[in-house]
Amino acid sequence: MSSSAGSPDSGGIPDIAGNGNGSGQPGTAANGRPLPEATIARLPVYLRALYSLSERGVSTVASDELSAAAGVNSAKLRKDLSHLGSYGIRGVGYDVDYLVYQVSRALGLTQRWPVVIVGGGNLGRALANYGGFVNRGFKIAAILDSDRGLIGRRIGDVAVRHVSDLEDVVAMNKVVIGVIAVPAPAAQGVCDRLVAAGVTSILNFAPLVLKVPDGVDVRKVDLSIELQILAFHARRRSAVRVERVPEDEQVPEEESV
Amino acid sequence: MSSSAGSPDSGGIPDIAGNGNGSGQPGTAANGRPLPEATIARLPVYLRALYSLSERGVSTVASDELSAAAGVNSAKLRKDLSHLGSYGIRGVGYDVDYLVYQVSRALGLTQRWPVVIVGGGNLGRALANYGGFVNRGFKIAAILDSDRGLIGRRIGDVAVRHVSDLEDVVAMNKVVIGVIAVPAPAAQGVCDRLVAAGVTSILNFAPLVLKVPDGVDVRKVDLSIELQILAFHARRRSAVRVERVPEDEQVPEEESV
DNA sequence: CGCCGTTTGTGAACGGATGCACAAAGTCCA
DNA sequence: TGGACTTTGTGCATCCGTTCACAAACGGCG
Repeated sequence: MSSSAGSPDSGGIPDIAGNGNGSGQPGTAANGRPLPEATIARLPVYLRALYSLSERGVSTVASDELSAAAGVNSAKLRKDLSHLGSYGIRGVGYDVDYLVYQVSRALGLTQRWPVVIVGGGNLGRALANYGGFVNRGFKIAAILDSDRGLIGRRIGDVAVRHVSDLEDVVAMNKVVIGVIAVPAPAAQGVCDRLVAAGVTSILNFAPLVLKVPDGVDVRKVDLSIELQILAFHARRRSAVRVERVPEDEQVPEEESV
Repeated sequence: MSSSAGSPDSGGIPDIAGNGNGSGQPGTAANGRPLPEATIARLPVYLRALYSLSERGVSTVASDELSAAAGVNSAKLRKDLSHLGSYGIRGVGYDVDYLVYQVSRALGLTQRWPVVIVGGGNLGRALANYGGFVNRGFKIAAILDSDRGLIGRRIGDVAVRHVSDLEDVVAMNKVVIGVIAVPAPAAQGVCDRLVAAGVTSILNFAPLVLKVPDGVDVRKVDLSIELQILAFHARRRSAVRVERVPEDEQVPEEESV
């Protein structure tokens, strides 16, 4: 524990309405310092595990179980959660529903963020159909595409609109999060328009490095990069394994295409 | 890769035929130590930037330019590349094509890895159509789905097969990399079958934590996690600035960035 | 009421990654 | 040929994240 976390007590579950850590600033830990980036990246994983537990009727969970479900070290889990405040009960564990609430609040998911998806191809459609998970904290303000043949087609429960509506959609719905699911050559242009329209957070699926002004947050998801990292480890593994593997089992060596 | 794997020897570029760093072990740096994980994760980004330069006819690039194109610090780029060997020329920069070759080799992309994609829905289709990028080092051995209505349908230039062929496909093509693009409830089962069949590297798009035995490498791509991280930063930003106003007249000057 | 087993929260040590700053090494031109 | 200029490769200090290990805190039980 630390300085000024006005931690209520009174036996039961404390502090539902307030912000729990005494700091009015969102995105700050109980000690007033910003949340570590690595912690932020893990909170959604915990949250999903917690939802799963909650749906199964589990009301209390210890850090051992929760960390196992999330695939992380238990000490790491405890330290991550301790950054949000002191919400565990020693000797018992964490109240699942209360922790769902606290983690959601820490992530800013007490509101539903409108998201605009640019690109109505297979990827855009896959994203829109993510349904159950996207809906926890997000709603699709619009799906945009430049192909007029797609306009009006419904994906999930949203109709595709033309990309020329981008600025209108962002302004009308106060969208600050955009997803780019267009081919690489079109991505930077879409990005520039999103930023100009007021979007400050971008999830980029196009395989290129977007240039954005300071203050705009970009995260990228790139299939080919992930595959290449896997290939690296796979090759290292296969090279180590060669000694104890029959010769015809080896992964093909050099090959000119 | 279009040109020959045996790399060009022109103008005193050293050490072509060997593995460049004197170590026979793939995945090790020039000093014999394993490559840092952070470096591995960036190599694909450099590689893409290098391909782009090469296609534009650029033959030589300095770390400043390349690092800008890759969106990283130039010292970081140089240190990353130095782990592969000393392939730069002081006062000049790096030979683009030669660096493409070296980075490809470091990543294990001198061979084309067969990949099996499980799930022929929108996501699986999107992955299969990644085309140009997936083909740099990878080929799709098969796309599998449990929906018999999809069987035989062509995606890219691969026909969808039934998921019951999984073990056959993996065995026949010596597949070690699998992509899971099925709904969450089916993912663990698919994962278990892939592992049992011999797959040791898995790229998971389903929103859950896969349980795998030691020695199996799993990377996950999760839209909702990325969105939640973006939401966190978006909320922090919006809290620092004033609440968004419908009118676009606001220029808050709280802090300079 | 006090003891016991359990679990949290965290201090501290460690290891990896980052970025600065500079010497070494090469090119280019007069 | 030599000197000025450019750019690499890296030592070093720093920061961030991970993990161990344990004292403090809690509920339950006799």
